[in-house]
Amino acid sequence: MAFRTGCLPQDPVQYRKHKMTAPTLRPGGRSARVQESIHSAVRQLLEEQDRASVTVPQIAARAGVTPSTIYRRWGDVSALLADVALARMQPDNEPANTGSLHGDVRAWAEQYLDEMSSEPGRNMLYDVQAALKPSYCATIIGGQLQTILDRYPDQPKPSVDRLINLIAAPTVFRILFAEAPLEVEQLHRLIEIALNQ
Amino acid sequence: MAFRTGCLPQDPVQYRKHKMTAPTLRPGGRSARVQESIHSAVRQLLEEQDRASVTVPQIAARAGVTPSTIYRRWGDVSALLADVALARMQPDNEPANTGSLHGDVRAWAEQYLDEMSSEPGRNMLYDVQAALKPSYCATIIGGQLQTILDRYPDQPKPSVDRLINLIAAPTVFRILFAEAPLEVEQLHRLIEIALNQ
DNA sequence: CCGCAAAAGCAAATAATTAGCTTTTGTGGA
DNA sequence: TCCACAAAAGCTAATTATTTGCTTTTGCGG
Repeated sequence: MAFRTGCLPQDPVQYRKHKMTAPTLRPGGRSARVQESIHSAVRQLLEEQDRASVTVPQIAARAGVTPSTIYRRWGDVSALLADVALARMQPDNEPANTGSLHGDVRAWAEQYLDEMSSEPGRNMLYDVQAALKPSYCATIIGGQLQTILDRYPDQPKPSVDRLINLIAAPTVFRILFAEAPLEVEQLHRLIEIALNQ
Repeated sequence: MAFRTGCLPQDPVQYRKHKMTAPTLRPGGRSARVQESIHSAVRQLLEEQDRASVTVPQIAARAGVTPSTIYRRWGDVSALLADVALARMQPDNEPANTGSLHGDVRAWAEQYLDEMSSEPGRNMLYDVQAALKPSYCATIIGGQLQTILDRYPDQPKPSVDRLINLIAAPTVFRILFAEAPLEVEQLHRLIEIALNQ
């Protein structure tokens, strides 16, 4: 049985560790290059066609790589899609700073709802579950929320867990399992509940 | 392109509509029999082996059916698994009646958490998303909760939506995306929040 | 009881996946 | 700096899954 690592534990970072050169340059090793090329091929294909129709041989062709590389590294399409989804889930920047805890949480929640209820967002959520560590998803969300909480050290605030349970969970749940995503109004109501003492 | 119906919209029920005969007998048509046989094969195989390793040809062999039947009807394994998962999600009996709203909700939530955090439960949740109508899942949960609420017409009670957002959503979210499922204590706290005014 | 359409079966063609072996490539030790 | 080693990629030939066109079965309505 092969070792399937996906990308997360061995991200480009490790290849970069001794170099202070321009970040636009390709990291280092061949596998890093190959992986980047495969991820990029997946991202491209997801823009062009239906998620259900992308195949391993297709990705391999686009990435200029042999299919067996993909099979050996990820095992199947869903693991690869999961890997890409998880990588994309990584937020590009810190949550907006509006000056108040309430405002920050609200801004974050609205953006999150918005991003995740789009077609690609929905697919990402779906794919992430096939990942080796879907729990990484909650970790990312938790990290973002913690960042917000840390901005207001001198005021009574809820735990990250509470925010996840009362805000992120309903948002995601309704996207995945309900007829329609949360209304913004309902989201606001949930935020009130989460923040009140 | 073929028409993929899965089972839900055309359940055995329709074949039964003129018959008041014993419900233990097989419904009627061939396709009903075939479908039942396929569902049953899937259930068997899921007990015997890893979810990731069951294949269409394997299911077909077990069900005594030709693979193309499965491909034509469901399209691929995940759609079939989803269909089976959704069918299993249908609760066998009404939520327990403990005599109080609080008690009923608590009993339901505890059982739900318990069922869904098991390995097969987790898989079911995962598969359901690949279904034609994953939203059917929220419908089922909503129905159960509504049944409970209807038992107490004369007292102030939360909406089904509120219960779903505050109780079911965190339960499911943590199972799918977090390191560990909700602690029963946390669940109780969420129930308090959901039921208070 | 017959004819029609929907669904199932069959089998050949195509496509995806696996597996064994060879080649490339980056790393760490002389 | 160069060399040997191991990890990862490439190649190719099986194997296995999926699609497709056509035939057969079967249940329903006339």
